Amino acid sequence: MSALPDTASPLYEKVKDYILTNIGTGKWSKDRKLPSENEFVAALGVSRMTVHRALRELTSAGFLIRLQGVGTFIAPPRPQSTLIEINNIAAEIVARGNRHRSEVLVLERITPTKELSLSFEFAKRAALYHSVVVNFENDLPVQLEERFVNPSLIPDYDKQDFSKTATYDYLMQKTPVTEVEHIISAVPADAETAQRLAIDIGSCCLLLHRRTWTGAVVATVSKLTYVGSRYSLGSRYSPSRKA
Amino acid sequence: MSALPDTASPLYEKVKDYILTNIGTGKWSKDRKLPSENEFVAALGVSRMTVHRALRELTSAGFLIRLQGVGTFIAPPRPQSTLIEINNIAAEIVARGNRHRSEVLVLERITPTKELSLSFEFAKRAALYHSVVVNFENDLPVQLEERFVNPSLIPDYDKQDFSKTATYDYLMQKTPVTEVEHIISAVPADAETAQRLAIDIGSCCLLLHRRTWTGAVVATVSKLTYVGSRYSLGSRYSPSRKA
DNA sequence: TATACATACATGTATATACTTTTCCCGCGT
DNA sequence: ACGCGGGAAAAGTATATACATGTATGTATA
Repeated sequence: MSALPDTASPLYEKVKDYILTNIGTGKWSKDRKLPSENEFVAALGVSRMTVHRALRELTSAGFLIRLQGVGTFIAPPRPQSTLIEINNIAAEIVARGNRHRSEVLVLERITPTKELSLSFEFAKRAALYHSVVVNFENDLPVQLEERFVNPSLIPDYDKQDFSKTATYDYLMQKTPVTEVEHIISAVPADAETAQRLAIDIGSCCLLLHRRTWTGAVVATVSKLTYVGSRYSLGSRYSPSRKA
Repeated sequence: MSALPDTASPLYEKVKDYILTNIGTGKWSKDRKLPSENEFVAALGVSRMTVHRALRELTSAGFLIRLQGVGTFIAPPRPQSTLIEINNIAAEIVARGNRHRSEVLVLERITPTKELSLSFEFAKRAALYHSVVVNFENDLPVQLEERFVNPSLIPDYDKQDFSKTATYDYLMQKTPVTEVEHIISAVPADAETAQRLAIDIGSCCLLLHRRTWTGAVVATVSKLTYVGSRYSLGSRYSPSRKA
């Protein structure tokens, strides 16, 4: 009896998903101990090392806290996401135990403006994919994501159903990101944004401009607008030693 | 022949240090392949799984890039100014060619509230230093920084003249930061904030909550408020883990 | 010459096993 | 009642082994 899905992903990823799902659904109450590694082994039929890896990665991602000799606990809830993985807003919302839904407003192929072409570091004007998606947490819109995608890296972007697969999941699966740029600012909502996010014009929004690279090539340029009163971004970082 | 130091840290950490050191000293040129896992095994006398773990963690930390079937390479250097360094607003303003000035509104020793004590992870209520400083760019206020400091790490904090030395410069010089937590949100300015930053009540502000650790001890807790229309934050990263 | 296949080699994953380190708790003795 | 000691339990580390998967390359064949 496996309790794990029969997908192509590695076993330790399935175990991670299994644990995150059970955290999200509240199967394990937030203040009590999670099953021990050996209990996971018995329940899931995988080796202890595999369970250990899943738990270790979830710990380093900030979902769990582990104490040697004591046990594994759910980390105090972060009402925010890690800057690194802010894209995966769907997973973030589900991990918090809330319902996620997204609505695709635009998915098209366009010829970019001069300025947009510049941010892709294109020498000449080349076509791009363009998508606009609203993400909901418990039917409340929390984020508007406008994204431009380089077709030479992700040729089938406009044929996906992003109400089912999160855009970021799809992108990460198709192309490795070697570098990310973020610019964060706070702006009042303009009329169109306000309408799409169901907020008042002028409400505070967190605006995140991001660009991702695959090697030397710009893969995506995104503009993510978060409703200030409904969402915040977080990151935890151990500064690296000498590089 | 070990080539690894004889310290108390785990083996895979020693292997990571060994690799980072050799990258740092340029022993492995930036564009060529690193030794394979099996070569590391032969050279260091540890098991392949241990080498693999070291390489995997360095990859997820952004130092390396690995291609299955091909090899391991040094990741392109990451441009600095991750979110870690945004504190040094004085340097940033000067680097832009503008005038920086700061005004100290509060510098005192206080007994924290329960909640504040919690964010310092204090078991019992202990005294803290508290400062409030406004930072100006060309005589225009751009940032309000409210900061709480752990006296057991920085005993003389309240005796400094922060109109001359930036608070962050002082802190960085006194204690090493081993970990940083950021939470970013967008909020409308309340009355007091608006007055201090010379903006209208309700204007969009970028609010940055940050905590820094020195080892296991929380060193500082800060609340940095940026005027949305006058400032934004940027960062550039190399990738981290998946998930 | 060009294509297909075999092969070697690299990283990736999974397991079994053994041992270490830390913590908690129960029972015993004073 | 108190403290101490020892054992059980939990996470942490290290290794050997096996197999999976992806890449490059060389060789034989059409």
